[in-house]
Amino acid sequence: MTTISPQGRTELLRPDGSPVRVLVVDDEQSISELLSMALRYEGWQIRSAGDGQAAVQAAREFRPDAVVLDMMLPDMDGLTVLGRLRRELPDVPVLFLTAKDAVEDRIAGLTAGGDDYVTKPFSLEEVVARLRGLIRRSGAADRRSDSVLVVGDLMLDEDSHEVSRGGDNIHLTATEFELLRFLMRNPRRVLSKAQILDRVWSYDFGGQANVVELYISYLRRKIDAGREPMIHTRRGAGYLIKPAVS
Amino acid sequence: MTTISPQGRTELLRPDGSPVRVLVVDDEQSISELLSMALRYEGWQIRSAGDGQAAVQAAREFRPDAVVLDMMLPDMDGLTVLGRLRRELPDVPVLFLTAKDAVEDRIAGLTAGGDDYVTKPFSLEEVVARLRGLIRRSGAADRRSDSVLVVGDLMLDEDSHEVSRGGDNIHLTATEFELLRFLMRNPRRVLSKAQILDRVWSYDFGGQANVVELYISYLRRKIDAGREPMIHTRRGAGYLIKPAVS
DNA sequence: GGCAAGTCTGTGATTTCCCTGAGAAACGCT
DNA sequence: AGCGTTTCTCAGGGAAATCACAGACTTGCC
Repeated sequence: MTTISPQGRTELLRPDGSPVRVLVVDDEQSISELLSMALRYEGWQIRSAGDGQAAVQAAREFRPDAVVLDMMLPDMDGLTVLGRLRRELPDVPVLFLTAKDAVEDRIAGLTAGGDDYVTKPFSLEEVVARLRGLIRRSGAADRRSDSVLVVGDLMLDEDSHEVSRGGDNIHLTATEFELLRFLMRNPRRVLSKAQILDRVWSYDFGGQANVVELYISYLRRKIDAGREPMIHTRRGAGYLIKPAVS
Repeated sequence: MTTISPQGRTELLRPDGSPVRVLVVDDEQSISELLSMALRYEGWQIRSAGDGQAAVQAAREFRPDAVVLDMMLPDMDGLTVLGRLRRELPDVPVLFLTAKDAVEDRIAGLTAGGDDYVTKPFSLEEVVARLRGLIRRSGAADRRSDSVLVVGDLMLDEDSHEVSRGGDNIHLTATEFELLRFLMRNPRRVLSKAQILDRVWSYDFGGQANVVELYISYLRRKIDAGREPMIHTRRGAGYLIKPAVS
């Protein structure tokens, strides 16, 4: 089921109306906390485990609807953990976290069953989006909940990554897409540059804060070019997106 | 839950009707007291801690609904304190205080879970507004409490930063917005120039006191222009805002 | 009416913030 | 390896916001 929260955010719920449950398995505490915070903010119920042992235990007790699994754990090989998790939770989708240079073909085999993976360092928007996709497709949440964000005549499909305004297709790069998704998931709300940086860029990004300005500028060229603008600057506060007609 | 207090101020309460609890963590006593005063005035219950050690202890005992955390503490790194606080209070939102020139990369990742931050020197209005937003969104207070202030036909949305009178949109600068918010949060009450300066301008503002007059004048041009005035001068006392029809 | 204290507002200097072009570096594909 | 694409840095220009100053105006009082 998909409901609109009082803040205007859409959130996933299970068929019985209870919150979605997600198990986070990572040994780096900072990452684990970062993920837990972000996922809780989605309205999900989170349990975290720091090693394979605890993960299996938590899976048994907590019965999550999805698992986020770091493939580099101290006590067991990621594949072993995966195997044991599968025995506990045969139908539950898994989002793997892997190092960027990790051999990707091994992962490719794993995701064949409908699972997915994200490479470290990731952006929170990416993790949240992938998880939403997995949960949606697994049937833990209502399947009819769809993957299209709409603000005015602007549409963004989270599954196909297609974006269009007033019927015209628009090609966006990966970063542009994530930025637009974040804006569209928070329409009519001012988002500060820090918030945007924290959600859309990866957690170890150390660059200049003006990348946000830069990408806002790119988005405007593609989305607002020659039309009523939808992306607005609130000087000293941040940016927001809203339907053109207002 | 949102109730209207006898003074006509709206205040946040927890679902059980008890006051919201906020933990203030700052080592500079002047700042800590300033904040505690302002937050108590909101009707919240405040506990303060001067270092990381005390903060964790207070978190355990006091069980606050939100935390204000200075990132520069004498005994521990701000991030360390944050980690320990998170372990005690996994779902509690945090408002970070940071130096303005502190490179923003230390903030990276911090606001990820829906937390927020304010740079020093801050204005009390800003801190209070951000805290209200955090508490509102965290669900510690009733979620239906919304972000719109209304006085007569004047409306101010704290999320979208939009202001309108009688349906007409009005563009305000950041300072104008904060001033109007302060007035609207205290309708029909005379606010002295000193009070306004203390709440709306940052605590180290050293300028001329007549900035308040100046900004009142700006606001009148935008809000009262050609209409029944809502902003009134009480000579020798201060200013107040009230519905036009009275 | 005349005065003084208090308030309002026009002008312009300064600062802050934002936008964007140009190019370097990293990436991905063949 | 080579080429096109994407991401990001840097820096200049420009616009907006903030504020000081000063003179005009209002109000209350004698």
